[in-house]
Amino acid sequence: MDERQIGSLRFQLDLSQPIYEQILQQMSSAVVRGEIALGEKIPSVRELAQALKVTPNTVMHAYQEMERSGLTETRRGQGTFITSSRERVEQFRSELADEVIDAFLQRMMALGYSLADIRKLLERRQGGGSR
Amino acid sequence: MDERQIGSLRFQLDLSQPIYEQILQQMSSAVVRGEIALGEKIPSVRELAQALKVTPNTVMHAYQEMERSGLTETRRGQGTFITSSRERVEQFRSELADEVIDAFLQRMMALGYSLADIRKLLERRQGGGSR
Amino acid sequence: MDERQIGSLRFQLDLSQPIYEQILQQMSSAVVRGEIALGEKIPSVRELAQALKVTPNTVMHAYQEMERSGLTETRRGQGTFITSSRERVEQFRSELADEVIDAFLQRMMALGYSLADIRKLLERRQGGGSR
Amino acid sequence: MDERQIGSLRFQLDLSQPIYEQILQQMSSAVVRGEIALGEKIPSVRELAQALKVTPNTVMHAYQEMERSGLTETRRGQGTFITSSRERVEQFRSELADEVIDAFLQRMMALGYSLADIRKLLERRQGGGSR
DNA sequence: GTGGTCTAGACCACG
DNA sequence: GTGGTCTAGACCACA
Repeated sequence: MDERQIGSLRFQLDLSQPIYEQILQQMSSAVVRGEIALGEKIPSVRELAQALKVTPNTVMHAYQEMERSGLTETRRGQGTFITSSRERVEQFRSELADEVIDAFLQRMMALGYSLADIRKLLERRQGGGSR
Repeated sequence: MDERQIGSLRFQLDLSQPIYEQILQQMSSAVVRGEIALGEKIPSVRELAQALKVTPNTVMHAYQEMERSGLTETRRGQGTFITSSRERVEQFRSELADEVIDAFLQRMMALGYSLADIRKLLERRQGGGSR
Repeated sequence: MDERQIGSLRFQLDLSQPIYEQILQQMSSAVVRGEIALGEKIPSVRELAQALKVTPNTVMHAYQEMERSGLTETRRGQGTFITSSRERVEQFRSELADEVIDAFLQRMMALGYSLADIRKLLERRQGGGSR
Repeated sequence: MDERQIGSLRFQLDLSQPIYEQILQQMSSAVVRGEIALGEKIPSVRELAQALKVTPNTVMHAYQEMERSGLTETRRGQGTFITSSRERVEQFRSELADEVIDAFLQRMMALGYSLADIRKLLERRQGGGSR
């Protein structure tokens, strides 16, 4: 598990998932959590690629996906910027959360856990406080 | 989204994931939910392959992964059977659930949701009805 | 790991190897260790198959291999008998041991263990007395 | 018995065992003996397949088993690499040796050889020179 | 009949 | 270029 810092951003990459997806997820999460301000510039493809020791192609892939989801805008010759629309970020966040929750519930129910079971399992986790 | 039935088993396959993984997941889920009895024979590689319209290789891949996880035993020349150890199935189920929950919580927290937030979102889903 | 007794013979069958090979090995070992007397009759194919809950084909396969190696003789209408030649049994035993030792040394040396290393590892095992 | 060289690696393949298993064993042995350095890249699936005149699938099968045992890591789009953990390799080696020794002793004792007998037979072999 | 190995070749995602 | 999945089919050992 490799961990790298660039500016205020921290990235943890491993081999279990496509690297571009990990960059995508971790960058999106940082935006959504407010760790990168609205309208702010994010590192250039080359810069980030170098910092993460990854080929520029990989970073580019992640950036393109972010742009497609409306989270970033590319300004010719200036670089890539987080959208300045708080609304859009919020929408992105809640839609993503919805998908994540859906997938989670579907998976758990496929394993035979009822909604009540799931609630219990989650409470146990919250009470335990480990992790 | 293709849906096929074989015996009491129902399979839904799509192109979003490797087919063998979908077979693996759906078969494991069926076992874990008790839809296939302990020690029971599951469809032969060829039989399931034909029913799902995939090559025997693909089904075999799934079956070998199931065996690796201890969920099935293969008896040469006879077929593939669910393990007769209830304990092993239970362990498989709870370990898998643990992983699913971990991944879920990690993902949600990366999006800036607190445990309390997550609980609220889930309750809203539960109140809203099944889906 | 299934364990079955028939007459003075004990068999342990599992799924890790071909069943006919396990029968072959365990029967041969019993002969070689003197647990079955020279010239003695061994169980009929059907009898053993029934006792081991295995198809007669499987037992037959094992018996044919034993006959091929000269350890048994089939007398028409009477059944299968251990050879009465002590010499032949002894030769079988030492040839087999030679092969087993060869394979063992070759495997260990492929893992980078010298003959001295191997001796040490074996002594440790003998001293420990566990197992 | 076919013998092929690729880089510093030598492979001997025959028909007595599954090819993928022979690749697995011989590659693992090479790693364990230090013939491939920790963290080093091993031949690509296609490269080795071509050198050994087998299909890429067969090599892949072997590589996936190696990864499962923790001996290698695969980096998407880059290739397959020996783990850089010396510890893991050592553990793999000693566990494997243990299994080999166990199986050997069990087999010999089934043939009626005592530990003392086995020691004698081995010493005779060692005195006699290398094979 | 069963699982398992293998071939020959295609196509994909990733870097 | 890399690993990985999949197809379509053959052939084998085993029960």
